[in-house]
Amino acid sequence: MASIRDLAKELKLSPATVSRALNNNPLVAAEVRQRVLNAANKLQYVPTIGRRETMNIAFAYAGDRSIGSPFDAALMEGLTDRMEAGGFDLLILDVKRAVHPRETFSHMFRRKGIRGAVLRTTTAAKDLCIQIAEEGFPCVVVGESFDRDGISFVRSDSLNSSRDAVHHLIDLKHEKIAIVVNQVDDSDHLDRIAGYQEAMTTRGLKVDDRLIFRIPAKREGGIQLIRRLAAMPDRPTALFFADPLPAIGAMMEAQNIGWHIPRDLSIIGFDDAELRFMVNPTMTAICQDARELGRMAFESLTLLFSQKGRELQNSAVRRTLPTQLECHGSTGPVCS
Amino acid sequence: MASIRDLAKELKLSPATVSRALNNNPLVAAEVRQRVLNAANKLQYVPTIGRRETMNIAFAYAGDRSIGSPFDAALMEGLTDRMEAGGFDLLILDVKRAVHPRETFSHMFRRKGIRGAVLRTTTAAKDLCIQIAEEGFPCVVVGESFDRDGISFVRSDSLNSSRDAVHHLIDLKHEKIAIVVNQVDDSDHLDRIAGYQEAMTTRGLKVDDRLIFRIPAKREGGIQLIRRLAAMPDRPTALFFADPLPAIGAMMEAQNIGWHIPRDLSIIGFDDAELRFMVNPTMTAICQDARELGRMAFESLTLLFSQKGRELQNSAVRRTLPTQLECHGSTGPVCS
DNA sequence: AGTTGGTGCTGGAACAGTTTCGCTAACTGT
DNA sequence: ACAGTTAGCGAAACTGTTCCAGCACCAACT
Repeated sequence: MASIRDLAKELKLSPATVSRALNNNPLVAAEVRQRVLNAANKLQYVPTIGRRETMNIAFAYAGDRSIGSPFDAALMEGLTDRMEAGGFDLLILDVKRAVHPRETFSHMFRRKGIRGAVLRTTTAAKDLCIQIAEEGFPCVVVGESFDRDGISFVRSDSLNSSRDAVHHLIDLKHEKIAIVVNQVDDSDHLDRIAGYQEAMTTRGLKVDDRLIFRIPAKREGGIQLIRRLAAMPDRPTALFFADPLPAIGAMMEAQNIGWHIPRDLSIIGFDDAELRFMVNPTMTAICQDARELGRMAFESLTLLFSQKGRELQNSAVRRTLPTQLECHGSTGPVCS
Repeated sequence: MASIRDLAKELKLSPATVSRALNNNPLVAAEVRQRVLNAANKLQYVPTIGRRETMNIAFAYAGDRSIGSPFDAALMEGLTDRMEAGGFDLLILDVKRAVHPRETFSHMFRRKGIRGAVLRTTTAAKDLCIQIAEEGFPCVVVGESFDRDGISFVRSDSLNSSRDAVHHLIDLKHEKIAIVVNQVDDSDHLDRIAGYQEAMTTRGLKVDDRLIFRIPAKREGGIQLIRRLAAMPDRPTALFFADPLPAIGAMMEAQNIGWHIPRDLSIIGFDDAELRFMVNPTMTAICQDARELGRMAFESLTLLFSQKGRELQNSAVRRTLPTQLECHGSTGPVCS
């Protein structure tokens, strides 16, 4: 509701200077700019075009991540699905690159007329998301969960499906079951490990730390893992992958060195898209609905808009979507 | 350079009415709106925020296509790569959904403050791109070529690589070589067929119409093709696919029914992303650099901006990127 | 020492687009 | 025939941005 002229009056400045400060114009003194930004934050300033409030939503990448995965594409599809009805437009940007030097993130978002952001991040850049949320800017993180209060996120719960996946392997008489997870942890992956451990212990199988493999979440990681396994004296008979690409790489490499899947090795992977159908045999996998996740992210954001207006400062929106285990051709009974 | 007040003066209307007309406000009479739009087109009206020209670029989907393919994602990556330096922002939208009833496309783009559009389309919606270009709105189509003047596009030339691919198969002593293309034609696919025919005839092989297969460009299309082939008395020994997904599907299904690749069947596919590494054996494929294509699209668009300013109305920007044949494991010598 | 020129920063004013409010004219129901 | 309603338009108010002028300060030159 506050306009640039309101800010100017409050700060005893001219509208021109306030506008310059908000647009990161170098002509304005650093101390003045800081005061303007503080006031803008305090008075909940929202930029307008003419007399109409801006209606942009950002799909923002935090950290080194870049656009590219099918998961992101499906996410965007879900986002645009809900947005266009509400008259919003979707802006794609990389927060690290879009932000000017000495500019806060919320500052950058406002400069671009963005009302709220859907954040996509890596574990390494989680603190960046926290920073944005702590600046008070409406944002929803997708695919990460956070312990602390005040930060909203939308994620898919893979705990139950992970448990299902391991139960499925145990039903097939597997006993030496390994889990393969990304080198860097995030909450989603911790869930998957927890599901694995839960299933193993409830079915009377020992959880061996040497059966928890850490690899980079790329195709190459899966390839390397198989080469390591080939040298092991009593290697596991089934692998449960917490990421899509290593699972694919492992299937390939296993077949390359002459193993038959699923006779010599059962594999369960993860799938954001349709990768499970692109390998031979088709891959048993835990699937998440990225499109629905995108829809949920947008709806959480709009909820945040209205809540922010109602001064519910510290309440965050948290939604979880279940995942499903899909059984295909890469799992079979253990062959003794 | 023309402002809303200029338009108002020209049309003997108030600025308020002109603004309403441009924003598709239903309160304005249809006849008046039409006059305003015509004048806006004639006077090259460009919307501004305050006194600054808007700096948005649209990545627009024309027709039924939706965001999702890795190709699109890489394209966007290339686009944002070049854009952020110039201070542009990228807006994602579906033109068919974003346009209001009784609104032209250039009208819709202007309403959203968009200066130029990178269009992604299907062959079925080519006329839609032509329409946008004919409205005089700066746009560049990616992945399609057009015969008529005045429409800019950026594409990758697959003629040479297609010829290379078929030569490669002939070098491996294949003679019954089939080409598999999408049911609906576009210029890119016509190129691929031309390359196929060229290679066949220069090497003294007859081009048999029954070796040109038309299928839907999906995984399922490749699967169905293999089932058809299995019933043929003297089936081809090598397949050249003009699309990525059917090639993958065909590789899968061929192995399903017990054929060995490449011993029983050689396959060359297309690849926008990294799909060729996700199958076993890895797929020999023609690869295009979608990211570079995105960069080129943006640069063509900026060129168009400056040219439009210089009144070079009918000149279109046309750029072509070469593709490369990458030999992997899905092709081998013919086995008699 | 006084003057001159440059530079960093700010404000006034002009200008861009949008919306609110009010007015007019035509239409509609009784 | 008349009151009420509604479509359509314009004046004015308001929002954000930039151009131009000005002020203060500093450095340097004569």
